Amino acid sequence: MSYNHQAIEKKAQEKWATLDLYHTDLTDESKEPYYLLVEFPYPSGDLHSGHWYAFAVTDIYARLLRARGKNVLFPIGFDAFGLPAENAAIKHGVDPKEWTYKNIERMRAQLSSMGASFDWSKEVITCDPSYYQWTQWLFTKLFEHDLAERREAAVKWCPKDQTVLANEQVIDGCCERCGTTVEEKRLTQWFLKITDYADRLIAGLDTLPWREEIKEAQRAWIGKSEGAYLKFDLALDFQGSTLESIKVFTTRPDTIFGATYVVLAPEHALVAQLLSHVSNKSEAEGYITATKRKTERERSENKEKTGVLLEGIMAINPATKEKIPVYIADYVLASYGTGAVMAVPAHDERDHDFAVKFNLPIVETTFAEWDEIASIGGQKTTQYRLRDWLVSRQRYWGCPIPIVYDPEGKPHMIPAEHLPWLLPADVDFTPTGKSPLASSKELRERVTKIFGEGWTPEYDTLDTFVDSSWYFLRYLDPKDPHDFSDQSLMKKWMPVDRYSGGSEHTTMHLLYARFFTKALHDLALVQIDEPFIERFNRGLIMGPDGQKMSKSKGNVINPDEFVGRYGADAVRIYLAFIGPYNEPGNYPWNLDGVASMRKFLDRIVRASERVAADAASTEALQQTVARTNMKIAEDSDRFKFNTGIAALMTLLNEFETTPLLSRDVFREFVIMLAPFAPHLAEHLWEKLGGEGSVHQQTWPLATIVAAANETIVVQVNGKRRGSMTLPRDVSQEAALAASYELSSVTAALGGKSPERVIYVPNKIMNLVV
RNA sequence: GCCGAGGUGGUGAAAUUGGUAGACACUCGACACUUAAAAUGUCGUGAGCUGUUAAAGGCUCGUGCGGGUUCAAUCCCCGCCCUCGGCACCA
Repeated sequence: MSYNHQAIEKKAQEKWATLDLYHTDLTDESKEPYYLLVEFPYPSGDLHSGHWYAFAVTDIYARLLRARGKNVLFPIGFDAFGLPAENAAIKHGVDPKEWTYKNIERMRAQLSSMGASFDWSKEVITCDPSYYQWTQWLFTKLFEHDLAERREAAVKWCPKDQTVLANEQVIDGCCERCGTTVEEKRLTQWFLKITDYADRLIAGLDTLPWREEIKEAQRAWIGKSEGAYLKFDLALDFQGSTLESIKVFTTRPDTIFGATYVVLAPEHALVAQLLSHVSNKSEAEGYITATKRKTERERSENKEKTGVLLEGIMAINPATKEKIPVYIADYVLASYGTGAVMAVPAHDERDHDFAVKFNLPIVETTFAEWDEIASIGGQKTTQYRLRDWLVSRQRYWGCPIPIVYDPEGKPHMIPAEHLPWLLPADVDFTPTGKSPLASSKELRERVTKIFGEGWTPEYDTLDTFVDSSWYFLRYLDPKDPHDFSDQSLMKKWMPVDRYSGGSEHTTMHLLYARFFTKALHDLALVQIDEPFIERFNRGLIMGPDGQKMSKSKGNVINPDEFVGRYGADAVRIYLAFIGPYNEPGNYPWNLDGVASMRKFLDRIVRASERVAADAASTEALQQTVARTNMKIAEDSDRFKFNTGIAALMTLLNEFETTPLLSRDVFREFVIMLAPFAPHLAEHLWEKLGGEGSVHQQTWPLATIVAAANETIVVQVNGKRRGSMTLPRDVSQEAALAASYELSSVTAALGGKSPERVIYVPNKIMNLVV
């Protein structure tokens, strides 16, 4: 016998909508607020298994918290700007806006079909002017406080997507989106000064109860290292030079006496000047051109050290006063430190490799004291691996940067009364490497009209990670036309209690959102300094073959098929049962898994048919119910839904040995089932004659009466020889006497009396002979 | 190379953080029901040995490998190996 999941799901979902069950009153003072956040999706159009894993399992926790009396904010929205919409526009000639909103419509329906209890009244859509107006406003605030800045820098350029990328979006030298090897260009772009917050972003981690791997990944990404600047004067073999010195960064200023040469990166600013004084100019130029042609990745893959000596130029070691040679080599990075290093081959592996290859002296040194280092011009400094966040993109479907340029080319922020600064519609999307917005006549005319002749628009749009760096604040007040959020609600609801998402966002979104929060804190726009108290990275759902799902491998699982066959509840439980949700594992989709969860649900329905109003339940069964209750509550707080479900299964197994089930006991079971299988639980609730919705019920309060009897394991020399059931907290003497009743124990003792007796009440009796 | 998290049956996993290892499931096998299949139910399912007509039961080994601490180790300590994730010519 099998129940009709389609009918049950439809009916339950309609009931919840009618009751407006998931609307959160943010001003409710009667309950404790709990902000449960899950990363909002990009509206790609179809809910895949990853979405199901993200939203359906988190929804279980939202429902549990509500049942336990919390006022739960569980919002949803769409991270709706981004490349796919634009690419669809280029490929199929559709309007990116239409494409996006059509997908959103579709995904809303799919999210409801999983039974997710989102509060849709708080929905935010980042491409909506009512949202991006405030993204723009926040950007102007950052601009006012010098945290947003336009400057020329070496930037990463994706030749396929025809746009610059943030450092974080370059993985192993390739574009994070499309995998194309990135190029380096010198361009004038907008940056947010996240490096100003590097120290605070590290320090803040200590206050957060996150898993160590997330914290470590962020620390490594920020890459703080303490050291010193040292100056190496130049000793020139020719006359009349104005060249002075080379500044280096080192984490080991104490090894200064062992510095036997100096190395500059090929892109170092001094190189051009130095080249005019060297005797091997063409050789050096040849080396530089050759290395500049290589990508950063190609350079790092080449472990063999290369370089070129600058003939005729010597540097002076400030400690030894000796003249040492100067090289250009690509093992020194222009983008880190000063782009120049003092080489200490005796104490640095890379310098050692280079010295061996170029026959340079390797001098062991005892270490210099700081006083001595300071006396030769050493200056303490801290360097970071983190770069400022490059936020301008030469793409169309993004938030327009709220900046205009005066006739002199100086940037000005667009005043608040002109926000939202609308994305123009008369645009040619074809990627040319120039911003599509430059093709908009309307935008140019708009700027002239408002600001005057000679003023020009900013044509770049913002990185979509800017949009998602503050959306959790907007959820609290999503429709406010006068402010980005509501101060009193932020005070009550922020920081987010628990944030669930993918581990791929550890060094991007998660870091950006923390930076944004700290910056807004400094601008007195938010009170909090860290946005998320708890953070859980969920795992990955793999194909049935254990490989990452991909169309080319043909191992993509469409959850809709399983939902159609077994119901949303079965899929929800399957995903929650697959493994612990508090650690990011890789879980292959088990083709039999959903069906087996449906069997479990069918067995519940069958058990419900043996519920009798007048059936009494045993005390033992009531105890099991209470223990199940505790187990689910505790495990869920640890984000372990697999063991919670196992407890429900164990309880059902026990029900099946009971001919008639008491209504009260089964009622409690249904309430405990509700977060996991919300539709079926609603159906059973109605069958039991329950009032309202099962999802309005509070969690039955577990009172566990200590069991009257406990099983005690008897060991001889640490090996299990038997067990006995004795009254709880029985004395050692009584337990010992009972142990001797067991023939297996006396046999193992072999007539000897124990030298030592270890007795752990209610657990273990160990006799040591 | 450095840093972090891990390693438990055929599979996903569990173990109150030092106290009966493998809960709960999947798979597989046998049986029952059925004309048959599906569905459902019952039993078995870490390895090896032993036991009896059949059972029940009993013994040994077993949580990546080798040591150690302890009455007792998946858990703590030392030394290796492997997997996954992050960083990586970052001075």
